[in-house]
Formats: sequence, structure tokens, C-alpha cells
Amino acid sequence: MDLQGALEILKRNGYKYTGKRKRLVEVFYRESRYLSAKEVLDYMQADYPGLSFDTIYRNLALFEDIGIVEATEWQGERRYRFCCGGDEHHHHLICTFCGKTRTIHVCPMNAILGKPEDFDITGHKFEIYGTCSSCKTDVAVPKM
Amino acid sequence: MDLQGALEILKRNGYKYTGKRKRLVEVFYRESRYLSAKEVLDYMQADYPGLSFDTIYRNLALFEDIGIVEATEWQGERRYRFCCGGDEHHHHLICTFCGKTRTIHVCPMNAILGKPEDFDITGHKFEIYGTCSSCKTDVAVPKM
DNA sequence: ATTTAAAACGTAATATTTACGATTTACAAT
DNA sequence: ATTGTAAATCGTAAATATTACGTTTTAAAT
Repeated sequence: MDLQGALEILKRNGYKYTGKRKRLVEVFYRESRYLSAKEVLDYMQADYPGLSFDTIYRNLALFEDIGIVEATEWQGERRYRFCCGGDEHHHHLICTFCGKTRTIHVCPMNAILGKPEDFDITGHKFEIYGTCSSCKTDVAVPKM
Repeated sequence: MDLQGALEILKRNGYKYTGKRKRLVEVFYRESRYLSAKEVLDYMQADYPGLSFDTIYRNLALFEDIGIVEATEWQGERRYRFCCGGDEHHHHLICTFCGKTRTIHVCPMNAILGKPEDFDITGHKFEIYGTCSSCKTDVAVPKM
């Protein structure tokens, strides 16, 4: 997914094309990593000082619905990132310090033989957590 | 893991053997499914009316540390279940309505060839979510 | 330009988790 | 059995994350 694609999804689905939404898309595009609602608000408030949480959460939910961002949760917080890679199903290596990701081209669901009985599958999650090289350095050599 | 095993872990690690902890272990053993802190408190308050959240959360963290329960989070809540299956690494099918699980004997990490560069892996998660047969019935035929 | 439904504001409520001083209790040493 | 002590729990409050709502503003169609 690219910037234009995301903006077109907004238009195509008939949602209003506000400056804030455009900016929100840009934030996710530029960062291309998992962000918490708080982090998103901080970025947005640089341009829109009085921006409220209501707007953030409402639009995060909307963006997730229409496929502009994908979400997950770790360490008790829900986190969102720009949908990467067109429509192909994928998974992530995630740095739990900065939220940066690397795509994994393996899906464990392919190894599940047949459908389980008496169980309707609605989704699955495969994520590898760790520390990326730049965060590893930061931790080893704390800033002073 | 069985009931005795869990109680012995407590003793072996030198933690005090209180009635509440014994009861907590029993709750997890009996339910053998994922429970939220709120659910655990409800079960416990049947026997200990005035029990506080502090005690619940403190002991959940302890139990997770010493390997009596394992934890995950979904729908914005952290959930805990009795450690199933001795020491063997495993994953779960999880009913997101009742928390019941089924063990999966496939681990996607085996399919990851070699270690990724510039990334220290600290953990991973593979979970399949869905609705178990009894919850499916409950949803289809709402109680009146 | 006017209209209108959607979006955002400002603020409050809810839910979950964590924290802390005071009190009680399990366990060991006497 | 009694006593001493560190750990566990209580009661309550604070911190954090998320959701809700009436009012006002705004994008976009008429």
C-alpha cells in the first residue's frame, strides 16, 4: 500500500476527506511501524494542537475497518501500523521497543491439516517479538 | 501440569502456602481455560468475599513467573490459564467467547530458517481464534 | 450560498491495571 | 506453644487506556 492508495480508499468509501485524516494517513505512511494511540496523538498534535483522543480512536477504528491500517496489541496496548504489502497475507517480526517490523513470508496456517472439528476459526495471529539492532544499541549504551 | 505439581512449585520456590493461593491454583485447574482477572476475582470471591484486586494481580504475576499459569491478551484484556502439558512447547486454538483452548502441536518457529540478522528474538505468539461448538450454539440460540 | 449529515471538540465516564501504607498471617526459631 | 519477622493481604487510591456523548464545526452535495 502506498500513500495515494490509502487516500483513495478514504474517498472511494465516501468518507469525508479532512485535513486531519490526510495527516493521519501521512503519519502512518512515514513511520511505517506500530504506533500506540498515544504516539499517534503526539505526532498529530504537532500540527493540530487541540486534537482530542476521540478523533484519534474513532479514526483508528475507521482506518482499521477500511483496511488502511492493521492492528495488534502487546504490553497492554493496542497498536496500529500502515497496511504493508498489497493484499498478500503476511506476518511480522516486531521490535517491541520501537514498533518497527519486518515481514515474514511464512504462514503457519498452511501447516494446519484440514479444519478442526467443532470449532469455527475467525482469525489467527503469528508474531515474532524481539529487539531490532538500533534499539539493541540504545539499550546497551543508555543515553546520558 | 496437575494440581499437585502446581502446589509443589509454590512450596519449592519458597512462597507462602496460603489458603488463597491454594484456592487460586484450584480455580485454574478446574476451569482449564483462559480467564480474565475479573473472572478470577469472581470465582475467588465466592470463598473470600472481600478479596482485593491487588491480591489477584500480584498472584497472577507470580504464578506466571514461576510457571503455574501462562498468559496472553486479546480484546484488550490480559488472560491467564493453567499451564497445560508439562514442559513441551505448544500453541492454542482459543475460543474468544469462553476462553477454552485446544492444543496445537505445530510451531511455526520450526519453519523459520536460520536466525534473522540484526534482530534478537525474545518471544513469539501463534494463536488461532474462533468459536467453540458450545459457544456457537449459545450464540445461534440466544438465551431468553 | 445554503443545507445537511458527518466529523471533531471538549469533557466525562468506564474499564483495566498498578501502587501504597496499614494490618494480618504463615512460617521458622526459640 | 510462643514469639519474631518477613511476606501476604487489605482497603483504597492512583495511573493508564479506551469509550461515550451533547455541542459545535466542517466537508461536500444541492
